[in-house]
Amino acid sequence: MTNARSLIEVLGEPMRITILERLLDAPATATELAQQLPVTRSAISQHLQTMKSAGLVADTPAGTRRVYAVDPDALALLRSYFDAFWNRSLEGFRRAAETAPTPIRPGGTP
Amino acid sequence: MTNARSLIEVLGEPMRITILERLLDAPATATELAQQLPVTRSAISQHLQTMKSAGLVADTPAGTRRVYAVDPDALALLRSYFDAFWNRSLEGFRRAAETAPTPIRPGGTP
DNA sequence: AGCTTGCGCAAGCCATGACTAACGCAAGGT
DNA sequence: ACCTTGCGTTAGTCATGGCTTGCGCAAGCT
Repeated sequence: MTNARSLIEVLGEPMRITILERLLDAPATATELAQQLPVTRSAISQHLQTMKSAGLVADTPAGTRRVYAVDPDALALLRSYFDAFWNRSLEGFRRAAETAPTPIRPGGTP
Repeated sequence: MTNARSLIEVLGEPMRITILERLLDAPATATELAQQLPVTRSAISQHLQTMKSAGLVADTPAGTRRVYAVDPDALALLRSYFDAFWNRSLEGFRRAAETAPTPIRPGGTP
């Protein structure tokens, strides 16, 4: 867990990324989320547990309530992951450009 | 299509993000990918079509072959998406800090 | 023309997982 | 002590979708 791939796998579910965006505005409980989303509280609770075991969110018991918040470390991990993707993409382009400097009209302008 | 959420939804499948990482090294055909991954060429082809319709990859016909490559725009979109998440997270922390400047030991060091 | 290669498409099977309903439990409040 | 509230958990249903097999098609070579 807590690697970027498993985080992305968890966020692949549309309801979970909706929950994440909602939690980014402010921490909330399962009941509050269920009131704003078209699923039952049980479904929310299950999603939250999945997200928690992946390290996406953290829960804080507060009396009888249980507040969930986004874990910033997970966001940082995702950010750096796609940053690396982006850099690798640029590198691939550079390598392709070196292999074939002027692939179009190799003889130059006639 | 071509919004960050649908891109993430597509990458939620482990095989597809594996394909993406492989394609980042170098463009490849469905057959080449199938030789390196533990699924049939048909499965690869279906994944590539899903990724293509989401805007993640682009295909270039080359004779009888068909070369797939990662679309850099999609990577840029994902990058900026999680950048925004990160910034929103920081903003949330600042707002929480303003609401309760010193939530621990409000009376100061005794 | 005939053969080969590379590819997408369609049908069907099957496991994954998202969801609901019902239950049990802890924490306060009256 | 007795509700009430807020949660997590379990059992069970059902749709989604990933995978394979088999087929048809287009492009290029001999």
